[in-house]
Amino acid sequence: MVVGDSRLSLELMSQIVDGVVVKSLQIDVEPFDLSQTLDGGQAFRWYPCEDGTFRGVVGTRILSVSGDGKTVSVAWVDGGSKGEVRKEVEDYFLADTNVDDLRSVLSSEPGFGEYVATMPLIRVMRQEPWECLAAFICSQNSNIPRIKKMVASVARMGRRLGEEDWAFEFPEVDIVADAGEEYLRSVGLGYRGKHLALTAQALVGWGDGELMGLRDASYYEAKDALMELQGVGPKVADCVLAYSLDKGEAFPVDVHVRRAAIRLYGLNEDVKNDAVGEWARDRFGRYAAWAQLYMFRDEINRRSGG
DNA sequence: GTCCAGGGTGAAA
DNA sequence: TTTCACCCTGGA
Repeated sequence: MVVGDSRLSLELMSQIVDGVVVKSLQIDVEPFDLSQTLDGGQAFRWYPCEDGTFRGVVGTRILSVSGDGKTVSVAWVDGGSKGEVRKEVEDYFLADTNVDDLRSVLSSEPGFGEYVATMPLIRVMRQEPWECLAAFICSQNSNIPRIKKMVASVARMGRRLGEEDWAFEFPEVDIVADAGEEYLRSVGLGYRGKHLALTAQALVGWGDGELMGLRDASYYEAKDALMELQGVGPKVADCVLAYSLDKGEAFPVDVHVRRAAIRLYGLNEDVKNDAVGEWARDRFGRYAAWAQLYMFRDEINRRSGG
């Protein structure tokens, strides 16, 4: 039996699966804002705990992520080697991002530049593309609490990994395709059930690894491919490109980011969303996706009185 | 309880 | 190119 090398982590994980041995490790990444990164509208399967940690599923693993301001630690149920999990998690958090370069590009921007320069980073993550795509098909015309519920409903069709109501491996596309529109409606997706069912059915017909393969395609090529799918317009496509397909130049334009762009940069009130995206690619380059997270956050904070 | 907005999209006009 | 319905849930 291998015991976790952190007593704290051992305690955390004992809440996840009672009596099961866990391991933990420190990630080689600058500390970042766990709440706004994991649970800020980029991913929808992380759940905050009262002790400040976040628990969720990445791939086939239940993870607990914690930070003390100086380090970030991840604990997991025993079953993967430290090397494997380190590789998976540092990939998930894009640990090789050049933070100095990122700061040099974004730290002088109006509104959020000071945040970038002085506060823990909000990071772009690298999610599994199908799960990310399904989540953002659910996101349309909804709000974050509801999106989390819908995504949890879809996840429940996958293999159970633990006792919690969220502890499931995300189901493969054929499972969701077979479930069909009516089932997805019945678990709260509304008209999005049709979109997700049709997209899952379409993906079953794609070649093996074709969606994942869009990581190697150009931004515009990948975006065109995604927008062939039902329920995937420019905004959802950009989210999937930014948060799962390595396209840092993707800039998802939603109602909040649009408002922020107009407020901070004086863009015309009637500017087209596509034009906002092109403007952002020109201004932020490969860090457009990161800038978008900050502009989204800036607008949300502003509206909620923060 | 009522009302409105919600990380948009697809189809019709 | 622009307008509009859409399922239904949170939050005010």
